[in-house]
Amino acid sequence: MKKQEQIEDAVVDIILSEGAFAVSTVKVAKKVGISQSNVYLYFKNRDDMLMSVYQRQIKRIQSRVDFKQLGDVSIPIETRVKMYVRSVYDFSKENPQGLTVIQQIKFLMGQVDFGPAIDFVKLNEVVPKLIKEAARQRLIKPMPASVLMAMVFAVISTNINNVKKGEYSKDQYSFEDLFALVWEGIKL
Amino acid sequence: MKKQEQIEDAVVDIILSEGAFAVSTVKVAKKVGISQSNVYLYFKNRDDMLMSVYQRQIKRIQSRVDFKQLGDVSIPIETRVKMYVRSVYDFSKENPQGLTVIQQIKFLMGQVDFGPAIDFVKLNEVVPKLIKEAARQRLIKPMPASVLMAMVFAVISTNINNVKKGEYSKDQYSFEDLFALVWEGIKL
DNA sequence: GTTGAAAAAGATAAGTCTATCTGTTATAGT
DNA sequence: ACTATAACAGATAGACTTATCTTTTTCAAC
Repeated sequence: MKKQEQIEDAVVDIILSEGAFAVSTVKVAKKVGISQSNVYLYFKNRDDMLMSVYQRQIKRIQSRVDFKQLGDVSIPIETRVKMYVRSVYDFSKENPQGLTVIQQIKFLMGQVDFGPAIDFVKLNEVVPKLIKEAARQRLIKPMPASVLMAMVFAVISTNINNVKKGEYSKDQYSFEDLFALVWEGIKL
Repeated sequence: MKKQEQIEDAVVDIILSEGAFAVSTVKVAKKVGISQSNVYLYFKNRDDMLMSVYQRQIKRIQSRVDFKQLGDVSIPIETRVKMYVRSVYDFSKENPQGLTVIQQIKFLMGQVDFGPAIDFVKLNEVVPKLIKEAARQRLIKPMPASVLMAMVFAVISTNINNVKKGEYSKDQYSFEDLFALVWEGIKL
C-alpha cells in the first residue's frame, strides 16, 4: 500500500479512537512507522492531511451515487430521493465509521472555514436541485435541502452507531424502515 | 456577574469562534482578564470546565421541558411529542448558538467517554419512555428514541443555522412546519 | 562502482498547553 | 487594627506540537 494511504488510514484510526482534534503528525508517523518529518513529504501540512482524508470519504460516498440518474427527470422523484438515501445508507453499512470520520473532520475544520464548496461537492448541487424540483411539483413540502440532508444523515448515522454500540442487530431496521422515516416526513 | 459564569461565557465564545478543541485555559483567562492559573480556582481542570459549560446548556434546555406533562398519560401522545420538540425549538430560537455548543462539546468529549448518563439526563429517560409507549399503542413506528432525538436535533439545528447564515428569515419555516417533518415521518 | 536523486531519519527552533507551586493583595470578621 | 482566608498574579516544569532544515540511507541508472 502507498505510504500516503497508510497515513490516511492512520488518521482515520486516530479519529475513531481519540477524535479528530487529537490527530497530530507525531502520532500519525508513529502509527505508520515513519519519522514525523516525513509526513510533510506527502502532505503540505496537518490541515492538508485532514482534508485529504475528508475528501477520500466524500469520494467514497459519491462513488455510490449515480448522478446521471439522480438528475434524470424521467425517473419519478420519490425513486430518485430514495436512490440518494440508499447511497448514503449503503455507504454507512459498508463503511460504518465513514460518517463519523466525516462528521469529526467537518467539526474540526468547520469553524475555521475550509472553503465554501468543498463539502459534499456534487451532492450539494444535485440534491438541492432535486428537492426544489420536487417541491415545485408539490410532491414534497417546501424545505431547504440542507434540512433534508441533515435528517438523512442523522437517521442513518444514529442507526449505524446504535448497531455499532450493540444496541440492536444491523437488520433490526431495514432500509425501507429508515427511508419511510424521512420520506413520509417530507412528502406532501 | 460571577467569575465562574464569566469563564463559562468565555468558553462559549471560543467554541463558537474557533471550535471546542481550541478552548484552552490560556485563552479563556485572557478573555476574562484573569491569570491562567486562576481558572483552576473555579474548575478542577479543563475537562471539568468544558463539562460545566455543557451541563449549563443542558439545564437550559431542560428548564423548558415540563417533565410532569411529558409523562402524563392523560395527555395525547402526539401532544406530548410536540411539547418535547417545541422545547428544543424554543431553546434554539432563544439561544441560537446553544445547540452548536452542545454538539461541539459532545464531539470533543464524545470519544473519550464522559460518563454514561451525563447526556440529556432526564430527557434521555423520559423521551425513550414516551416513544416506547407510543409505539406500543401503534401510534408511531417502532424506532429507537435516539433516532427520533437525532432527527429533531438535526432539523432544528440545521434550520437555526440556516437562519444564522442569513439564508432565510427565522419565520420562513414555522414550528408547525418543522414539527410536521418529524411527526409525519414517525407516525403510523 | 560511481553518481545523483529520492526516501527516509534526525535534530531542532519556536510555540502552545496543562497543572502546580509560590508569592502577593484584597477583604471580611472580630 | 489584626488576622485568617479568599482572590488573584507570576513563574515554571514538563509535555506536546508544528514545520523546517540537515544529514544519512537506499537504490536505480549509467
